[in-house]
Amino acid sequence: MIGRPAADRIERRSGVSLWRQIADKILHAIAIGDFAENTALPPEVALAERYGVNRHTVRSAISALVQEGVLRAEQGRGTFVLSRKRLSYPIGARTRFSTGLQGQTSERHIVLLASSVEPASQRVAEGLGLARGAEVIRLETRGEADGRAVSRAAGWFEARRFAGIDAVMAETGSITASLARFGIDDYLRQSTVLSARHADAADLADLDLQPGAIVLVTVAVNATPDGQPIQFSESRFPAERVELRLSAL
Amino acid sequence: MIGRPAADRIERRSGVSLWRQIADKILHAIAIGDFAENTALPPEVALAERYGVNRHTVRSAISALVQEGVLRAEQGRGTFVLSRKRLSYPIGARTRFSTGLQGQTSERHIVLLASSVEPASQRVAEGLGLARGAEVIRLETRGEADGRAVSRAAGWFEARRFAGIDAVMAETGSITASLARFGIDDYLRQSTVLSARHADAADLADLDLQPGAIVLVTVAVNATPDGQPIQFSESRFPAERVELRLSAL
DNA sequence: TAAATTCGTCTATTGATATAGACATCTATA
DNA sequence: TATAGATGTCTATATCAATAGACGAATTTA
Repeated sequence: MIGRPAADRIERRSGVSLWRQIADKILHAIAIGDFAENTALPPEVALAERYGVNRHTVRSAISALVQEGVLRAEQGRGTFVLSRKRLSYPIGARTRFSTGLQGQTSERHIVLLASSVEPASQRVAEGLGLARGAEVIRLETRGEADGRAVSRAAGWFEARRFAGIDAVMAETGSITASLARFGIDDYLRQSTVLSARHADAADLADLDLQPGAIVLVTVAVNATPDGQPIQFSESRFPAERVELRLSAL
Repeated sequence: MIGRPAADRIERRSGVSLWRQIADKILHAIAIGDFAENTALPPEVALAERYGVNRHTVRSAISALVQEGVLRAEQGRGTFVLSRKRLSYPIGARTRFSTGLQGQTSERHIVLLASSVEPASQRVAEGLGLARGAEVIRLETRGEADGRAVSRAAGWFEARRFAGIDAVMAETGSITASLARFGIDDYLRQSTVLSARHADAADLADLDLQPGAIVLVTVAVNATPDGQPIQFSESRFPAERVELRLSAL
């Protein structure tokens, strides 16, 4: 009957610097409510002792989180937790961006960043049940809540069937509304594959992240109720700001 | 109409060393099939140019992946991709470890590592609908497939109702079979919350990971068909070896 | 007002990380 | 068998990461 392992130790020579690991730990502690919002963090010397590192290393971690807007340091007073817990993003058969985030944020929307017509790659063709190289429309979108990027997605639609969906999307700002214009009243999430990795340069720019951050990646297919695929998408979420809630289908 | 951003660039001063970032990229390339199994990677000089770093930095990344058993380097010949793609782990209303992995692996099982009786923490009590401090049984398990750790979970059960489930679990090696002994013929996944973070020291030991790895974390509640919660669990998956497939419910 | 607490800055030192170049060693092939 | 192409090893240097200690500056508390 062993106890739960103490997880507050740090790995050296890992390829991940200590200050980044400690920043991650502080973020996690905030996310699970260990460090409450609008209260002071333990003082730097206490954190240094807790994690077994030098005070300057803790300061590097705090400095990164101040840059990210999570903490605010005040000389003589302390370091305070600013940001709210992670946004809980629903994933389910009827996942739509606009629903499910209600109550968690005051302001949310989707921005259409770019669109293009292109030949379907292998995986897009597979996902949509098209021949490889068939023309598809790609929509690049960013989801924002309270002024922060919470998702960055690329969605592919068959070009023949959904010609002009880019313009509709730009006008409506909603995938659901855009599909409705093409006679799709209802659609379901047919499959979702989920993975995680370190943010690359593109993620950093797209999601306004600091280097070293982690992104959650979902690859999904939406289909009509009778199983006909209509959208293939790859979405990226900043793990430090978003958790995925797998809702009932 | 912008193009897809080239994602092969590297972040410096990020808290994540370049060799670790490149190791991640190579893992990702293998996972999506860019570098096929049992074939040679591009030569070190080519990778160095591709990622814009020194050859020695690429060698550090490769060396780490050789340690992890993903690659094999042969002097004079090349560096070869050994490991298979990520295991696709099903998550759904009727998720059980034994089903769904069929065909992907030849050998799989769950090991009971430890068990204990303890008072319910805040979140466990909430998840199970018990009073805080009520007695619960905790089972610590590891899932293995083809000799590699693919999951590490802690599960909590109400102690009164499931007294002795630890012994049954040790005997059967199956949560489903253990619950059956207590009259639970069927159960459903009531909720799942998913997040990602860097592996800490405990994860490294538990999942046999190299420092710097990423873990996927799910916190879930299983309940009887009529909605009575029976199990609260937190599971950790190595992101480099596992992706989660959200299956229909 | 004085003391204690806390964050901010500075210097110095050590070890890990990254670059650079040269050359050895092994393998496949012309 | 000679050569090209690949990994392996070595030296050297510059920068980043981490530790250590001392002290300054702002705030709260006694």
